[in-house]
Amino acid sequence: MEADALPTTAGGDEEAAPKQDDEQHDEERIKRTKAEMREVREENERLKKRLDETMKNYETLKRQVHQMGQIRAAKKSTQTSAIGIRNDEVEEMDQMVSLTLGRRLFSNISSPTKSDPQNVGFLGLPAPPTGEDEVSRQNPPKKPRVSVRARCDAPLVQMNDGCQWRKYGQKTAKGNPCPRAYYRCTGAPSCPVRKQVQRSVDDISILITTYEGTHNHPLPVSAMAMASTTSAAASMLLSGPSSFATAAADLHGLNSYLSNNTNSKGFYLPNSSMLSSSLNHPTITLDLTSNSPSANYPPKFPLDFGSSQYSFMPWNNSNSGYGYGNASQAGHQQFSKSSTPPPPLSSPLPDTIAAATKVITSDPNFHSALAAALSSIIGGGNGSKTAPPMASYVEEPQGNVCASSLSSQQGSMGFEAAKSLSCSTSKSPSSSPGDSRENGK
DNA sequence: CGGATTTGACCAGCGC
DNA sequence: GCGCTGGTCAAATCCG
Ligand SMILES: [Zn+2]
Repeated sequence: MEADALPTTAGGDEEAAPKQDDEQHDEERIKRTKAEMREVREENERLKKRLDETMKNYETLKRQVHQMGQIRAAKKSTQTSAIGIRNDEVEEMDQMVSLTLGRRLFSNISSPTKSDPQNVGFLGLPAPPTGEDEVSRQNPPKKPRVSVRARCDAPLVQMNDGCQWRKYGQKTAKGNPCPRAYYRCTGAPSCPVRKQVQRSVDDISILITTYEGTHNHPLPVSAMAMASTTSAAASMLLSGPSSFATAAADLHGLNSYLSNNTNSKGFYLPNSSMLSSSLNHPTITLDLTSNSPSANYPPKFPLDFGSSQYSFMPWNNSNSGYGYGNASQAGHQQFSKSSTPPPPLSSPLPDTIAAATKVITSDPNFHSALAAALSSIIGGGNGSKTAPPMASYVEEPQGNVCASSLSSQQGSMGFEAAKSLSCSTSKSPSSSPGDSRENGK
């Protein structure tokens, strides 16, 4: 693209220099451009390959998920608590194990037709023409949500999800001075996907993005990352504990991939995810936050099997005595707050479930699928990536912590979102509940 | 002028 | 039933 028209190396005496010089420069430039082109082409090639691979993997993955559904259904009836955790198991994917603590997530999932092909609608992946896809296949009111918790400079946030989002609302939440923004996918006129972005209360540099719904249109490659991530999470959400585990492995793959292959920048992505559920909003939270202080982070979890270390733990990081305690508002069920992280099984929740699972089998397929998907973004992205123009800007007005939040896309909403989402320090949140709401009544 | 954002109004679910 | 709150709509506004 525009082959660096900037006169970087050009001395500056171009005007005064004789034509020869010009020609030389031209030549040089041509050479450079050529080289660049070659590079790009190579990259292109690579990307293509990757995409190919991704597609292939996607296929296999799909099949496996498929399979898994059946296996799970079958297994469910046989034994509830599986064991036999082997780190070096191989191939097959049903060897993944799950410890289901607490009560079963959706006890009736797939109850009617257990062998049902479970057409898991993959977020972001063009839904198969089989008509009935979408999440709509669920019980009416339950929409799974996937919320991603990430620092504003996390890769996933930076590269955004590749889609176009149109903002359609903004509100300030109760216990949080920072407003919450609502976006809708504009990739297709009828795309039902929504997302809401909000800054974390205890750490304003953390953005919590919650996705909901399934894309029903093809997405750009750059959207695949988020898509597969969320889809993995969603699928794990949709299909009970056991697949939970699998999907988790999936996610884990993603994370580890991100943290391992981030050529260029040192991304830090301690991975953790937690499943919570409000009354009817199963929500999974991927935590891509780098809880810098190793304080409460280390996976000090009972069930922690060497190889794959990620833990489903309640997000109790940073126990800032802020007014968070009562923020049990929406749906997130957060057990355990300060010290001892009580294993979810001790949760006294009547209806909500807390399933903590642990998997060991890093299914090569899952992994590679995710990896491929991501690599196409990261690998392909950083090369000639359109450096988010606004990523470098810093919003000083309110002491905004990070300006490069979402949508580094084509300026749909760049740091404006960040701006508007930043906590308004000037506005005292002390006002009574009545008007704490910015635009409500 | 068209598309995106802003922002007050409106609505539905929920707890009391 | 009332009030609160999260979520959405849509008119006004902004911006390229
Ligand atoms: Zn979409």
